Amino acid sequence: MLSNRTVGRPRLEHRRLELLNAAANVFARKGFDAGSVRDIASAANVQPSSLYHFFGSKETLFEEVYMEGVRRIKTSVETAVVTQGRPWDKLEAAAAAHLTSLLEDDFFSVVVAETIPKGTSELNIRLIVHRNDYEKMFIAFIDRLPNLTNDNKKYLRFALFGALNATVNWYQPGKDSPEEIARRIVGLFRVQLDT
Amino acid sequence: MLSNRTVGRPRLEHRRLELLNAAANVFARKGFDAGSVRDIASAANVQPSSLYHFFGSKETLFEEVYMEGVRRIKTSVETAVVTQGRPWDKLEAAAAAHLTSLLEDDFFSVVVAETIPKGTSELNIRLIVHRNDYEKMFIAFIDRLPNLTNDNKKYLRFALFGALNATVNWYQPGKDSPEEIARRIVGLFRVQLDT
DNA sequence: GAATATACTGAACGTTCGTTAAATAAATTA
DNA sequence: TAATTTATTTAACGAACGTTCAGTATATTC
Repeated sequence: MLSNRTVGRPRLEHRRLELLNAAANVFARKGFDAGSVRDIASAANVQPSSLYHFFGSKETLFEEVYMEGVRRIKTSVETAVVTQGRPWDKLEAAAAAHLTSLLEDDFFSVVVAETIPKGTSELNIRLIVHRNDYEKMFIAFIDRLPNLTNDNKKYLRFALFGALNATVNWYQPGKDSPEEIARRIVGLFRVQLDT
Repeated sequence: MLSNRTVGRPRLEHRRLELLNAAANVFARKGFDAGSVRDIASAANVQPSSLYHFFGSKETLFEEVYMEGVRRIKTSVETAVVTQGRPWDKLEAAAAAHLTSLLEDDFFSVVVAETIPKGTSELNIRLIVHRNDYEKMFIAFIDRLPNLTNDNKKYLRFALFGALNATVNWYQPGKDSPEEIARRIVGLFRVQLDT
């Protein structure tokens, strides 16, 4: 039987990323439990068993998607904040980058935002480590804000994260942009008399 | 005939509520997809098939849990706000009641808070209706706050709901109480917007 | 060009899933 | 108490699940 896929077979890393993209897409839409291995394989035009050539299990596949999501959103935020000097501007830029990753077709970031790992399963414990790695960045930004008690900083962080990640539930493309949303949300908290 | 059935109903309702409790418990811990019918039956010390004597399907069972959750949290909030007069105090009392339902062993409310329905499946469309019914109350409270633009009201609502519902991810019993958390979170906005 | 390593398929495995149907126990009504 | 309705179990169904594995192409190496 002749195959139509004889030429130009992609390289390993490229192929991995293709499959990882399909997985991110499915997991972002359906979550870990409802997103099946067969869904992912079908989205990548591949047999379910093929995934196991690259990934050890559904869990490790999900973890890789999660890690890639953290990596992307982290990079995006790091890049955004360097152009800002004042602490509140830095925080707003970070929030804008966070939302842009989240709301504009980056399935990896959506998985990170929508999957809040809890419990003591081995997978979730590993996911929590990845997530904390990202949240540390925000903690640092908030810590530099002037005139706030430690308690206020803690609550600001929890409230801000909650508000930002909840945008996936009501964001509508074409209306307010991620940057505008970030500006409005951070503005709700922003103290007027800083610097 | 009709009177006969009416006599049998209280027992029926009582049993229904027991099974509904088991379902709420499981759905709150595992979510709709990962919480299986067998999990629920086992939590209620009953065979899986018994559930189908009272509920048509897993979906309608979930919907009933969701509706009961909305009913409870709504009642709790309605009761809390009547003791307050000033708009910001009303909002804070509503937030406190919301968090108390959410964080203190009411599995029904947890299901409501953690399940944000989206998509166009028939079930999710029905869930959205129930949820909107609840959120309308908060919209009314926020609408009465003085000196806010309509845009600010909209963003305040989204941000506040996001911040409140995210507490399930970090709340630790024994530390700050739901009332205290509500006071602090509403306070973050209040200090900015309350002139 | 033969040997080897890589990419992928096809078929099946054991489990779990939601759900149904028939049989039976318990409660209620007549 | 007999008849009937309600509650629950036992057993199984087909479908979907994650995963495995032997086999088959394709690409790379010698």
